[in-house]
This record gives sequence, C-alpha cells and structure tokens, in this order.
Amino acid sequence: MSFSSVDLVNMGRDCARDRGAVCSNRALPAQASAPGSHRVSRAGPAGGFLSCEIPLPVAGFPLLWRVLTPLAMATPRVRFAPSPSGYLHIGGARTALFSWLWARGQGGQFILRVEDTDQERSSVDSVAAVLDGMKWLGLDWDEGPEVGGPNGPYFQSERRVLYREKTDELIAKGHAYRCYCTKAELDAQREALKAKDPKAKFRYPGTCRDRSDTPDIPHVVRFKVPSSGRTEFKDLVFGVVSTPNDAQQDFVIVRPDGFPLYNLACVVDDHEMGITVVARGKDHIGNTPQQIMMYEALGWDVPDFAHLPLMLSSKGDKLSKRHAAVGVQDYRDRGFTPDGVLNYLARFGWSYGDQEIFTREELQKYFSWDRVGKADGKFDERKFADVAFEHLKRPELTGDDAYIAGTLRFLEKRGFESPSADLVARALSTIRDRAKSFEDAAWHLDFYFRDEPEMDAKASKKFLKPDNAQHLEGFHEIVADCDWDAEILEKAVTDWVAETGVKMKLVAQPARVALTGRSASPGLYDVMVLLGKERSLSRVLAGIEIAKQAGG
RNA sequence: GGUCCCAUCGUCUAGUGGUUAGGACACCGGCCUCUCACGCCGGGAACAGGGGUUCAAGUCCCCUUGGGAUCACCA
Repeated sequence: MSFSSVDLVNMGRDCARDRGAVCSNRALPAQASAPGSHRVSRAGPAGGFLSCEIPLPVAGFPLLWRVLTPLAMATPRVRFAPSPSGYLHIGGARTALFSWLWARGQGGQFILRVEDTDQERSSVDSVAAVLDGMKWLGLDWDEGPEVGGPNGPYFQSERRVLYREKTDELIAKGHAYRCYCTKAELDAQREALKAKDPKAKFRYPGTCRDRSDTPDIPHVVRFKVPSSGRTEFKDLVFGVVSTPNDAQQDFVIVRPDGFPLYNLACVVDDHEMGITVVARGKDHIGNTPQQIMMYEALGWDVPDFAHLPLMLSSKGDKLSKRHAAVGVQDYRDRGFTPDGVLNYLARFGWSYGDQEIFTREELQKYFSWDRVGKADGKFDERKFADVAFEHLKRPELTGDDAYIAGTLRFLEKRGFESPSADLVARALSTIRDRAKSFEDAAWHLDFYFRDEPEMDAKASKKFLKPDNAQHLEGFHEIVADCDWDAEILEKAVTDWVAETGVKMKLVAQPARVALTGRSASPGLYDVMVLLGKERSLSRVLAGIEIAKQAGG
C-alpha cells in the first residue's frame, strides 16, 4: 500500500476528527483504537508517516486484540496522579474532574495515585491537602490512598522495587543503560558549550551509551532513544501528534539514589495499574513520546492519552498563587459549593451545546473527550462567580439543608456561637438570590444575630436624620398595632403612606437602616417578621433617637 | 533556537461547506421596585491576515502573523 503525501495528510485529519466517534460509541470498548493508534517507527520520516494508516482499519488490526480483551477492560480505568504540593491546584482539579467524569460516566474506575518520587517536595501534610481537596469536590476514587485496592501501593515512593525490576529489564533488553557522567560534569559541559555558542542547545553527548563495563559506582540510568524515525500517538483531544525521535535525547529514568524519574514511574504504574486512559495537562504532551517509547520497549500496550488545554490566568500566563485562588481549598474557604466549582471547571475547555449549568449527574452523563476543546483558556473570576451563584440560587442545585449548613459555618466564622439553624432556614428565601457565597450569606444575615445591628455610618448619616424622625415615628405607630405578618404589615404601611402622602422611600429607607444598619437589605416586611415584633420595634425606636440627635 | 500544539465577541464557548455567525459572563440602556438583589426586555461586541480548493469556506489545504507548551539527575 502506498499513499501520496496528500492522502496521508488527509488520513491524519480523519483520524483526528474520528477521535470522538470512537469514544462515544458505547458498544465498543472505549479504547478500541488504542492498539493501533500509536507506532514507533524507526524507518525514517516516510515510515513515520505511513503509520497514519493504523487508526483507520478499526475492524481489522484491533480485532485480535478485542477478542483477547477481558470484558472488564471494556470500561475505562482512568487515573489522576497528582504530586503532593500542599494544595490541590484548580487546574489539577479540572484534570481530575474530566478523568473522574469519564470513569463514572462510562461505568469504569477512577484511580488516585500519588506521585511523590520527589522526596524534597512531598510531605504527609501536603498529601493530605490534596486528598482533602478531592474529597471536598466529591471526586471519589475506587482505588488509591485510604481506600486501597488490588494494585497498590498507591504512593510511588512505596513502589521502588517495581521500578527497579523494570529498569533492570530495560537494561537487559538494551533499551537503557547506566550512565556514570555526574551532574557536575554535565553542567560543566553545558557551561562550556554556552560559552562557545550562547544559542546552542546542550544535549547529552551519549558518553556512556555504548560503554561496556558496568562498575558498581554511583550512576543514573538513561533510556536509549532511537536516533531516527518518528513516534506518534492519537490523542483523544488533539488527534494525531507526531514527533521526530531525534528531538529527544537519552533521558534519565533513574537517579543515583535509585529513585525513578517521572517518565519511568508513570509508565510502570499506569501499566501495572491497568490504566486505559491517561488524562493530564497539555504541558505533558511533550513527554508522551518518551513514555510511548518505554511502553514499546517493555512490550506493553499503550493507553489512550487525553491532553487537556491549559488553564491560564486572566492575563494569559501560568495560573499561579499570585492570581488569587489556585487551590480548591480557597474556594471552600470562600464559601462556594463544590458543585458550583465543578460546573465552572467542567465548562472550561468542555461544552455541551448552549448549556451552562449542570448537575454533577448531567456532567457524568454528557461528558466525552470529543467535546473537549484544544485551545488554552483564561480563568475568568466573574464567570466563575456567576456559575457559583447560579448553583446557590437554585434549590435543585444546592438543597436547603446544604445551604443552611454552609451558611452556619460562616456565621460561626463571624463569631456567632451556635447560630440558629431555624432562623437561617426561615431567612433562606430572602437571601438565595442575593448571596454570592455562603460567606456572603452569613454577611447578609449578620444583623439578625446581634442585639443591635452594626450601623453603617454612611447609611445612618443619609437616612437617620432629623427630617426623617417623624416618618419613623409614624411608621412605628402604625406597625406597633399590627399582627406580625408580612402581608398585614405591608398593607398597613402602604395604606398609611397613601393617606398621608408621604413618599414610601422616606419611610422605608430610614426604617431599613434602623432595622438592619444598612441601606440595602431584603424586603422590609420579611426582615421585620424574621426579626420579631419586639426587636423590630425597639430598633425602630432606637433609630428614631439617632435621627433626632443627628445634626443637632 | 529545536520540537510540539493552538487561533470565533473583552472572557468561556456553539458551529463539523450553504447560519441574519448562536449562547453564557462582563458591559450599556429600559422595565419591575421600599433599598439591594433576583427576574424580564433590548443593545453594542468576534470568525488574526493572505493565498488556494469549491457553485459555495468561520468550517478543507498552504503560507504568514500571533500565542502557548516543552527541551532537567521536577512532575
């Protein structure tokens, strides 16, 4: 079979466009195309291109594989593999979410694995923080820390024996070798090159590549990268990605202290844990070829890869702590709901027609890789706030009990001891479409929990002034005679205002400030009912005093 | 610099050759109104540029430009 270059290019495109079709066909194993979707070619550029033919005969090449595939593998095993950094990054949370959605939506498994091979960066606390973030978001895992599972341990630092075995195998097969060059030596060479030619890019010169003796002195282990050909794979999001092998150098897979590096540990674990879909940030797309080389060298099936476009700051650079909240814990601490956060995250790089608001069940049902976009995006605080708010507004998204519990937490934070859940419950309907977060909700309810409202100076100055004192007195007189019911109060006040010809505003605003200490609040009569007759009347009286004394 | 990737309103996006280019956030008007919100109605706002292919291109191809990622004994 031969193709013109145009044909080949077109075929590659077809591959890319088919990515969704393969995945969304539930009758097939989700990764039906996996075995044919990658190839390491060592025959030069032309051979590399030819591998484009592989994804096409879906019914051909993968047939044998399908027959041999255990039924259980028809559903995906997706992992999230964070490194413990002290908090769950919002971008990492999105990767976790997409992975989790795919696993849950397809009836597969979601595996959590901690990549703590870098001892300097990990600690018990930082692992706990990541786990906390996952738990708060409700991204539960079937295998991993705390829950265990048949493929444990789920901490890379506890799997060193395994990496050692595979490294030995790689060396025995001639795919890896010991390198005795020290970091200091290499750095010196790097410097020397830089001095000679500032623009030159240093590459490991292959000093130990063909060394025949293997003395037992400190060394790293390097993977022997093929010097020609191309490595390519079919990404679930990006389609076919093809890289020349000579763009790689013999990369280190084991450090002198015996600890594996990311690429090795990742490949060994993903294989040993039976992972079928590797989803991660697009910043990993560059070492995917290296990993595929290792899969091939070890004779293993290559999983599907799904690289996610990056979540950037509003300015377009890397989203870091400097740009407000990057840890999911921050969102919890600011009083948002996990579902609201998840909803925003889901819509970031993924879409489902014009729908903006989703329940987590809908997310599971609708999610698929072919609806994931390719372009990086900028985090938008305001859009996030809106999505989060939408979740707070709708009782079907945030139930009354959850709302009350969330608000109580923040009332306590404001210093109120065991605030009344009953009062919050009764006030709920008046704050649902006002509070942007539970923290905000607690602020809105603040004045109910104090003996005296905290008086806003501006509001007081503007409305509690001598001119309004008589209006407030009239108001007091009218409501004092009423049964304490919102409708009755409203009618009484409205009628009185109509009779006397006083502007409603001149009554309502001073009354509001007297009752709440603020110039903005939920409806006056609702507030009065929740406050109770006694407290309402005394606050109005107090307001009258303030008004009389103001300016005089 | 090499390699890889990306490109529709300010932002998140719909769009798979034929659309008045749709939605959401934000913004600007208006309505509602005891304030603030909510809600409702309306408005401005985008296919980076240039070549092809085609009867027809935001959609396919190429180039340019712009942006990003990555080139570690980090992950």
